Amino acid sequence: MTQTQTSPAVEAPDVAAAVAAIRSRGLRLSTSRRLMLEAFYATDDPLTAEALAVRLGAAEGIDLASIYRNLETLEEVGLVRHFHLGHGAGLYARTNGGVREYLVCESCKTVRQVDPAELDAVREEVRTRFGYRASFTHFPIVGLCPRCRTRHGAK
Amino acid sequence: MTQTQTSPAVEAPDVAAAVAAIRSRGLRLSTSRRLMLEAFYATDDPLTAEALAVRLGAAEGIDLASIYRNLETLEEVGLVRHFHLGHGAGLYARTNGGVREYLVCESCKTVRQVDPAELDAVREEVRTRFGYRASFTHFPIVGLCPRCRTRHGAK
DNA sequence: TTTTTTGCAAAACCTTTGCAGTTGG
DNA sequence: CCAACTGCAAAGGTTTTGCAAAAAA
Repeated sequence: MTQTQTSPAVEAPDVAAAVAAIRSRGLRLSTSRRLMLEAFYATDDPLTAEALAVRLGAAEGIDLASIYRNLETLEEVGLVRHFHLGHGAGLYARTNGGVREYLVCESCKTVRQVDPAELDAVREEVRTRFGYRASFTHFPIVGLCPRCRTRHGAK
Repeated sequence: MTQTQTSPAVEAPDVAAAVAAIRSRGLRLSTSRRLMLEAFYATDDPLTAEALAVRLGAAEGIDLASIYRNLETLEEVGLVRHFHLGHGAGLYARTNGGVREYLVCESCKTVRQVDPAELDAVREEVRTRFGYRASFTHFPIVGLCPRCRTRHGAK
């Protein structure tokens, strides 16, 4: 489930600020951490731990175990967040790239990223009805996309 | 896995109909399948593959591999559905026990099962905004529950 | 008999952990 | 220097797969 944040999430505009956030926690900027941050700040795409390992360069040979340990650390610091779109490896992305929320079609498996503001009405519905403040950042909203709805007989 | 109370078993456990559905597909009613169906019709609680194995009786010794194979088959037939509430093993339940949809608190991890009708307004919001017919049967809605919201400073 | 299904063992997959050695501050 | 961090290897938890034996129809 979503990480238990022991400390407030950090909004780091760039790698330098991310490094500062790390240092301010008494954590060290090891080579693997620096490379991981650079990778995250070089793209907005969510990455699996495996994909991240590839980006760090097979040459460097950063171990997957270290990657997972660092992902956990970075998540605790609030620089990174992970989520799932379906079965398979978790996806990681930096938190300051903006919140990512997704709709996934259960039929054609298409993934659509949406502007979180567009989900505010949905969130509001959940809040009034149940009192929960919903977030679709860890699990997507799953459903039938318009195309599949009509194709499968309009439900 | 935290399990909230189950909805009352409204319909008569209809193992016979399930058996008919299996037979009509040219599939066989093996011992393990019959036991699995009986287990699913004996409760409304979602079960992990492991929990199911336990219910079939350790004595019988139905292999987990067979259980997974049958779960896949029963899901294809439409008698069973699986979903996830968080990390960890998937949960399986019979489809005719009524749709199950959940809210999970990302802070206290509490699981709340809700009446699908209560989510119709939420679904409607998703439909008008995105054209998707949302279903919260595979992944729950994750959020901060009322208690945790106030405890964490009202967001 | 014929085809499906099973048990067993092994592997696949993703992630975590123990430990001894390395490194950043 | 010394705690934090790493690689490596091994294990953990969940699910899948290959294959020969068993069982449904």
